[in-house]
Amino acid sequence: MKNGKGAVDDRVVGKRKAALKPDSSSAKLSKKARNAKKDPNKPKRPPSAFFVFLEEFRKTFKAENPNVKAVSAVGKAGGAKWKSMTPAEKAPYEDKAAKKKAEYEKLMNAYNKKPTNPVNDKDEESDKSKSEVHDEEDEASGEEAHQEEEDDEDEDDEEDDD
DNA sequence: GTAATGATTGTTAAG
DNA sequence: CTTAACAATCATTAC
Repeated sequence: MKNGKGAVDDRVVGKRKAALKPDSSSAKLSKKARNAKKDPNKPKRPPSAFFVFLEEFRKTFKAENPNVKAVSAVGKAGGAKWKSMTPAEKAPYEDKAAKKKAEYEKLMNAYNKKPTNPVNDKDEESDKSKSEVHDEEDEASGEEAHQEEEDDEDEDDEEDDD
């Protein structure tokens, strides 16, 4: 409404770095993942179309700019070009990103599964050696991998141009 | 020597 | 609806 996007677009950047960990204890973290939660299977966020494009762009950019050193240079250049690209050009990238999202959802499903040991009220590893059998495979079957790759992708919605 | 930072946009999850 | 933060990358810097 009143906000629309202007307020958000004002300065979206600048806070990602606000996640500084006061604890200087040896912590292997990139920046925000410092917390190292106890989630063993936490799925990482799939790369957006922009990142997919960036992956390729990086090679191109570095190929023509071997002198470039800062990652920010590629990011800026990539972002500039990204906006310069037409939706049709980003289409293939978005398509790939869409697939990543689908996989992400799947991973989330597993992550959501949360192994609440149905057997043990309090201790879970107490008598693990007692009756630890493979009681897996209940569902998770019939998972057909849909690797459909539209060969005939006719992008006709290309702008008529002027 | 290790770890964080910088910069881009998008996407998702939570509030 | 809105905010916040993270996704890759890599040289450089800081302690």
